[in-house]
Amino acid sequence: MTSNPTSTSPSSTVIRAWSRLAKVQQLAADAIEQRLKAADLPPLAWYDALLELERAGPAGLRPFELERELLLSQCNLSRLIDRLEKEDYVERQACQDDGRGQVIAITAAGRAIRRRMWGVYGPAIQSVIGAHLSSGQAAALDTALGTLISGARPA
Amino acid sequence: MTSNPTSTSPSSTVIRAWSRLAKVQQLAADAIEQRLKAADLPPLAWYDALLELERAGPAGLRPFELERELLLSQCNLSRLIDRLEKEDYVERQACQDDGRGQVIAITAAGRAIRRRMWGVYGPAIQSVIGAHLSSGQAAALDTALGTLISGARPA
DNA sequence: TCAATATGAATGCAATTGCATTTAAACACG
DNA sequence: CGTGTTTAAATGCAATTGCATTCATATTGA
Repeated sequence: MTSNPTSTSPSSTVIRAWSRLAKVQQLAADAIEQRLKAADLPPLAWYDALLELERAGPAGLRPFELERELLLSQCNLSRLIDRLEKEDYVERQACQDDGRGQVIAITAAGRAIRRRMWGVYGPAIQSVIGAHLSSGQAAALDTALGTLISGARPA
Repeated sequence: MTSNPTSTSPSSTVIRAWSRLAKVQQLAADAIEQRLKAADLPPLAWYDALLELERAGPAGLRPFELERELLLSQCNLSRLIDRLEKEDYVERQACQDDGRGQVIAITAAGRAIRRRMWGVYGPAIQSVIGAHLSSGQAAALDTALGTLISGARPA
């Protein structure tokens, strides 16, 4: 490498895009959390975890796999699993292949609560995001964000 | 109103856009925080507060004004100001007009640390966001997010 | 004027997060 | 084998957040 392009300053468009990105995320997440709480449902983070586990099927997932999917720190995930387990939404099973590890599997109650959460979460997404964008705009946003994710991943 | 469009479910594009939005924000914020910490600088939230106060000029801002700008809860803002004040980055002044209130003003040290933070923060934005987008893509992203903010604001 | 209410800000306490360390099992290799 | 290193997960502790309450001052209206 002959230069260090990652140390240059961003354009004002990029700065504003980032600051808007953070603000939209915050506004949307706050609104969604608020609706979940109003419906006496668990917080968003539980949904994400339960969704990943449901997608993983009966085989479940190792905590370290969930950690990567959810972008959670190891200790926070460990305690999120504690809370989910306390409500019987997930089960900790001993891992056959690796005596240090576990396998986390969603329970029927976990699937049920995730579905109930979606009943609030889905409409909330629509009202905070979807309702304000044409389908073309939504697709453009989705594409740009997809580019950013592929860029950030391997870094 | 003859119907309730905010209660319908989002399209799969909107769902994916939202989930990517949250993920990008998380990845970017984590990376930025990490760089700030590596440079022994305060967290991102301090930057946002200091920037608003610097923009407000010598007149300063009332806490409840900052609260709206920063999307922070009242009690969290109160304690953020505590921390900033402890480091002499801001000053709490009695408010002339309103005996209940205060005016928060940035200090010279506050301006200095904000500037130092920008030296890390700016390049971090570039490397996480700017470097992965053409200027056209950045403008499109910025525009779409701008639409969302104006939509979310009055709601 | 004064009682009732509303608003700006702080604070006590529980829940959550972040950080560092710890425990236990797997690997690597002499 | 056996020692040293790495990896999976848990845990103690400090810092931060969220929630509800509190305190003080403003505002309103009888």
